[in-house]
Amino acid sequence: MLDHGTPEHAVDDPVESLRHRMRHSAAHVMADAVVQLFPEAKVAIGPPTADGFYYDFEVGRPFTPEDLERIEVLMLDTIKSNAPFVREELSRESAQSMFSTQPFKQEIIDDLPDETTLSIYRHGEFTDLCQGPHVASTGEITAVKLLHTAGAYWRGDENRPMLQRIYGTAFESQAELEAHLERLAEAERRDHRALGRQLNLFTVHDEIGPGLIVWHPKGGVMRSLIEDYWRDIHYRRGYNIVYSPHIGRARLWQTSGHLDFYRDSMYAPMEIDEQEYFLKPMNCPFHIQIYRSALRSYRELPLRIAELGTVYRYERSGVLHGLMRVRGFTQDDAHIFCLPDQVAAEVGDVLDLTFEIMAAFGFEDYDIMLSTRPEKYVGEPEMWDHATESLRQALVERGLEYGIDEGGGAFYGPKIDIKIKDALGRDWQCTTVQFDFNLPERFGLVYQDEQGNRVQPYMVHRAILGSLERFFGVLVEHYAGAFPLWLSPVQAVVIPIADRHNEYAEHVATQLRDAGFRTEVDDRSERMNQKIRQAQLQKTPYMLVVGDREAEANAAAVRTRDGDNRGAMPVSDVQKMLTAELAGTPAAR
RNA sequence: GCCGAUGUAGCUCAGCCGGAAGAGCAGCGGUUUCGUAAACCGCAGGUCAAGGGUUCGAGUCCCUUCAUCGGCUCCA
Repeated sequence: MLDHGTPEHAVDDPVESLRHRMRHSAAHVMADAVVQLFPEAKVAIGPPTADGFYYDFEVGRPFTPEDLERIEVLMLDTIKSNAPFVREELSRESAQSMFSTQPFKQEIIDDLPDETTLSIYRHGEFTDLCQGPHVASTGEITAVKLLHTAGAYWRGDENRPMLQRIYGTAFESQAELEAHLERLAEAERRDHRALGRQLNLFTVHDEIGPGLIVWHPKGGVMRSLIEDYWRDIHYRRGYNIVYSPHIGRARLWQTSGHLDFYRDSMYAPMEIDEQEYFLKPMNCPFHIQIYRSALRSYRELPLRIAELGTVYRYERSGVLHGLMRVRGFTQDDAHIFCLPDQVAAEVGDVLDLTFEIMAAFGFEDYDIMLSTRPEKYVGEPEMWDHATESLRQALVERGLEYGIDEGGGAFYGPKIDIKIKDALGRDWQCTTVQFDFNLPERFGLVYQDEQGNRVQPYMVHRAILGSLERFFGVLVEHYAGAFPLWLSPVQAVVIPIADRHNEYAEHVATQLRDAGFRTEVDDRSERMNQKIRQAQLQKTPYMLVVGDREAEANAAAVRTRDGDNRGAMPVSDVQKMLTAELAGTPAAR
């Protein structure tokens, strides 16, 4: 019997389906090669993924880059042999005996439900327990490449053995494979860690500590611009902006429950006057104290309290990554306290605000996920239902597509998470809107209603940018460091052709600075070409070259970072041009 | 935290089998005054991540710690 696939696993898109099967088949061919080179290897699982495939092995030693080359060579032999993939169904017993020397396969067989039809796929001498589907023969794997190795826990469980994983990818054509590798190279070129140094935006220092960021002047200018815009739009949307300390007494964190459930992720306490203080991992308890500073009337609600709040979390050492995962970061945090019948409108306003802010930064594509009540939860089911329905309603009213993560909410409330897509199509988790039925209870939050009853308010926790650090990292990668004019730390650099033009260059710069443009003069004793190169590498939007001709006419020769030479124009026209470009941005004037 | 790799000048990196620490860029000094992506000459710059060990001798070999990178797990 020749059967290359079971229909229920077919993917709708025929191209995706072929790609999927090809990658799955490539994983088998790779396992084949590994077993040939390492006869003692125990094989685990080898699925296709969104970008390629992998296979996990238990071998005596980790794979080296040389191993990968040898494996790839053997794979190409197998592909050239064009061996057919043959599917066979078999009984549980024969599967068990066939894989008697493969403990991971044994475990998979044992864990499959009784009614499952077991199947194997063979190609050449290699047989793997697998439900398929595959391509018809190894020759259909057109373009394949092994990429890297990594450790990975068996079944993703950190208490199980660590296996050696090999990642690879496969495409229908060599051209598509090369395009994929080019995308990987492009992602590397956009790496915010390298750009952060090259553009002098931020650094991380061993001496300061892992996951702790210092923002340099240029990164600082950008952060100020982001914060100014954030504050401005939040005031306009009825938020109250507050400030709170970086540390708080143990009792606060005891009440909030952080010490019971979150302590491992908090920085160790410091003792002052025989009292324990903790660095804050979250802003919520501080905002709650502001809420509690008065007896709240229903007339005051909704009360929206927002803060650019810097928090510290002990992230495990292996997870730190540039600005994306850090130990000290600033959340654009807000807590909304409101009445039951205000909930839907508040959630809707948060969504609208999110899309407006994200659009201002150039993000237009989103991936939205609604997460509902998990098995273990706190709070009243009726409140959960009301909250979840309000989240759903806000999404539906706006015609937004969203996925549902059934039972994926936090124990304290349902939530909406929004991922933004960057220029390379990669997803970044930033926005989150979460109900919280835990803290209002723990802190005994109430408001007084029309009848004079004291009632618990709904509390919504939300962050739009997420953390300024991470969002900034995403911005750097999205724009590859070539930020839009309104965000560029230096908007224009004036380049005098010879030293005798320095004075005039300064004159031009002063006019632009007076008009509010961030302008520098490169008055080094270098050739103009060198100065242009420097500005280009710094991705400065505009280079204003000035020499004898320009000095005579109060003009500047405009060159953009795209290499577009627009020729000389009066400085007043340069101002008009820059102003026009800022129209519609947060820096519009 | 786990698996693996890496750590040499401010940055990017070379340094073979253990035998006198290197280059480019950046910096500093000088010369050059130039028309749209790198002028020329010179100078300076190092506790080879930290600590311990092996050795006549360690950047190089071994151990510990720290950090970074690629993943895994995690991100109530």
